[in-house]
Amino acid sequence: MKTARLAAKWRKLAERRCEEKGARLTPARLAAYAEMLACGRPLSAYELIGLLEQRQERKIAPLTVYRHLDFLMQTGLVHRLQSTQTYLACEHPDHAHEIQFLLCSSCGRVDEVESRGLETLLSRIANERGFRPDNAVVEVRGLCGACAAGELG
Amino acid sequence: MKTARLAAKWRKLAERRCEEKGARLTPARLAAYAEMLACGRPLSAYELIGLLEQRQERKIAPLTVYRHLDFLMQTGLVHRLQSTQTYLACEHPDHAHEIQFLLCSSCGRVDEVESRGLETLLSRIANERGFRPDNAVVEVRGLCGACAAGELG
DNA sequence: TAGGCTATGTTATAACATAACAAATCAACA
DNA sequence: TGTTGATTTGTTATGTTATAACATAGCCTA
Repeated sequence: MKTARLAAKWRKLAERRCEEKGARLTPARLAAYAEMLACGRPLSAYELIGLLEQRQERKIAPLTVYRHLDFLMQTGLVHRLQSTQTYLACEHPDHAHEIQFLLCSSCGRVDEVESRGLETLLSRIANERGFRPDNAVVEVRGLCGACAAGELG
Repeated sequence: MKTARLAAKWRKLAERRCEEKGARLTPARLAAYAEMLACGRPLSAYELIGLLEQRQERKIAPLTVYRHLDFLMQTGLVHRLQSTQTYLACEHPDHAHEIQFLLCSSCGRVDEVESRGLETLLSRIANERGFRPDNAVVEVRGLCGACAAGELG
């Protein structure tokens, strides 16, 4: 099976991550992860299917890819962006964490942010209302630095 | 056309809101809004179609309802929950604002929150990274007070 | 190698959302 | 009041996202 080239560093991190969880990083799963990482931007499930089909020169059923995505999300290697229904390879697979995202409306790039302060504030807001938070979706849409600069120039 | 009963107070607020924007609150749009308000919890577009069809005893095309939803979102009478792909009548249609949501995993109820502090912090986080924020999706999943209490008892 | 578990394949379908175009409605104004 | 132009709604079709149900294959281990 032809797969996207995956830097050894990333593969090691991914393998370690899966080992820790007793999860099996099979070739098909790795291939999906590698493709996403190579792409560097969020992909819809069907875009990913297209890329994998091209790479491997065969048909792939949607369910197959959704299963890989589920696995990769459970292991923390991939995030789902709720506001765009797309999936993104995690930039920091070496540690578990709550994540917030900055999505650029112009170039489509997504920046991952990890703010303890924000998490704390969200917890406080929830607790004040008697709400016991489990997890938070935080996705900010706007213009990234590069695109904002471009608009001015 | 039979529509859900809509308290005069809400209708007034909705009408004023639309007038301000030069938007036409037609019977069909009002009917969709009334149904959502009567329901009191988030609805998928297709659930809403089902309710409206029952109420009006006729077929309604998905596109029709999506158009109503778009209108109601633009006028600020309805919010979309990105993480569940559902729609919710706004609890505070009397003023424009950024909103954050607390979604109960158990009973499905959603609480709207308006925290200036959170908005400020989000802006700061974005700005520190050269990102110019436009709008933010904040949806916290967890257990509401009632359900959390129930789990203990 | 038998048994059970996990992963994958296959086919079909459910759920969510929009495109393209026609018909009806409404507001504004000559 | 009738015409015009814009907005809203209806209709049919289709595109996009996601899951169900069930069969097969590979893997571990006793």
